[in-house]
Amino acid sequence: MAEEKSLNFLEEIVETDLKSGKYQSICTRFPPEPNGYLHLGHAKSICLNFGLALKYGGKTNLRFDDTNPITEETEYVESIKDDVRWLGFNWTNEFYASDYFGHLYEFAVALIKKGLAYVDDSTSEEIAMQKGTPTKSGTPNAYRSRSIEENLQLFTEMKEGKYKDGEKVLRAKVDLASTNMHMRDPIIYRIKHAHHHRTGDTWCIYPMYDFAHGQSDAIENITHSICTLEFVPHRELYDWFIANLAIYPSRQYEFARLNVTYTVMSKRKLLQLVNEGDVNGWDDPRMPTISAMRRRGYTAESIRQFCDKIGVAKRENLIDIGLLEFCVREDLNKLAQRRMVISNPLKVVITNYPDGKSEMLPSENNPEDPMSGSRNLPFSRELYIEQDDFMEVPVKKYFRLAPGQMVRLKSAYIIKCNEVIKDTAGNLTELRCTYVPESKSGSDISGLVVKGVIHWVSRPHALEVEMRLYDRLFKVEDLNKIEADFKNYLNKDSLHVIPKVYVEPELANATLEDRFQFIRTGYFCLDKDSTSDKLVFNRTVTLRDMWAKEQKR
RNA sequence: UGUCCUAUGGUGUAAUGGUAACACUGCAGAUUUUGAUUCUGCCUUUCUAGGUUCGAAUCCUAGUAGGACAACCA
Repeated sequence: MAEEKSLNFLEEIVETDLKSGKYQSICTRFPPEPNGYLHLGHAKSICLNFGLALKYGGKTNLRFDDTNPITEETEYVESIKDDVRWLGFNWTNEFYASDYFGHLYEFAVALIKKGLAYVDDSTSEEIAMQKGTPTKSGTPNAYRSRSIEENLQLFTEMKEGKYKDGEKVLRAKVDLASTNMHMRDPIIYRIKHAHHHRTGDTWCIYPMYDFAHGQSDAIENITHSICTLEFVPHRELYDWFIANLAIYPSRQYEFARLNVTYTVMSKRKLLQLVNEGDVNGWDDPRMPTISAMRRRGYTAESIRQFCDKIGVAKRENLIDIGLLEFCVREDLNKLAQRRMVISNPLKVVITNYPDGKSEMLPSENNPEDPMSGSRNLPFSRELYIEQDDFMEVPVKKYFRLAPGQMVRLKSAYIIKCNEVIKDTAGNLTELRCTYVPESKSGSDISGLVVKGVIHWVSRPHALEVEMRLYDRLFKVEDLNKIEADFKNYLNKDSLHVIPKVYVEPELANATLEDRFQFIRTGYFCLDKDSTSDKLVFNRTVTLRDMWAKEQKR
């Protein structure tokens, strides 16, 4: 019955720690730097950190890692909070690393007093040089042996603004011969005469990540500090600070970051696309950001499902974008109301339907959800169908409309194509059809059996809207494998706008929250660019299309 | 020519010394007033070589492959 799902390695660690009594309850944190918008990779981390606390009854803090005033902005703070909330998670506390600047400063002083930190006047080039290489150990410089008193004095002066950016740094005195480069006297404080989004001009020295993150974890009593694999070599330093500062022993654990085919998952690269105009902002529906996916029509549930399905482990991975699409389709199929929309119209005249007459035909809103009810569709003598749903010379197994053939108009009548009208250039302009009055949906007594069912809209009743179709942002599967500039692989056709699409009148009532399935086409939602006289719809994802697949062969 | 991490179908993830499984993808079929959904079936897997063991995907050793690390970024 209630089958137990196997645990990922982090859940195992937590369960072990809880069982052994090491912790009574756990505390995790999601620690974004407010220098960009959150993306799908962050969603994985959010689901993990909040998910762990939810599953084992603990707490999760939202902590902004804002130690670099040059790149961080309040706009990003707000977007991050919106995205986490939208994903469905509530943080226990909202904290900022900058809340701890005073605390962190004292930690630095404590280290100096223990003879474990020193002020270095070297340039960054000199420091890099003196660090050696992974295979060659570093060499100490003269500043390394400064007295505690002098270091205290100098560090105070750094804080007081006596020096210019880059003139001096504070370094931890660890081990210049370590095989771990991060242990070779890492810089822990640097001078930046910059305005901070929260602390303003209070500080002109700022702690480095390594001197802020672990200590912030300790201050908040974070039990399990979960980060991505590239921080594995930082762990030794993380533990060194805990030991030498004698603070709360948070533990760092690392998992493999998310990679998805045909896209990039790096804030730096996404920012570049935004800045260089390759996309229209962070929430351009082609972006892998949370805000873009929300705008495109993805549901929070589908993203959570995706994060659950991809699992958590320590090996490099590349997830097929198809899995994400599967997750949205699965969710949207249950909740999206169905609508009839014609994006590539072919006019159909029902010659035996009275001119000027129209009738309202009911159609189910969602066959997957009996509670969703139905709506009425206007039917009349002149209709639009998709050009794809007619073939003058049908291929084998084509069971839509063709000269002399019949199809069912969904929720309406069976029609038969009698005549094909073309313009002088030979282009199809119109189909002349007759309908079978006894074949009305729900009361069909015609006895006819047709294999094909197509969608349609009434020409005089149709609304005109704009439709935006999105394709993958990049043309190659694995962006991590390429050597050249990633922008060389941008898909120039990732956005396709259809300015005039005919939709059933019911869609005039669409709101930003609604999700629709345009029958036989895909899932769509209203875009925020919509105005009262011009609705814009985004395609979230297409429907699976076995016919299209078969056509390719 | 250092240290660390990782290695299971096409892609992910399980199996915790005892018959290698689940999802996605792909393929075939059934149902269908969406060529959708749903349902059924099928394809395909333990990096290599040694060792420990009655028994190894799992433990050990070596190799190979991939990744991370030398920002006053996080």
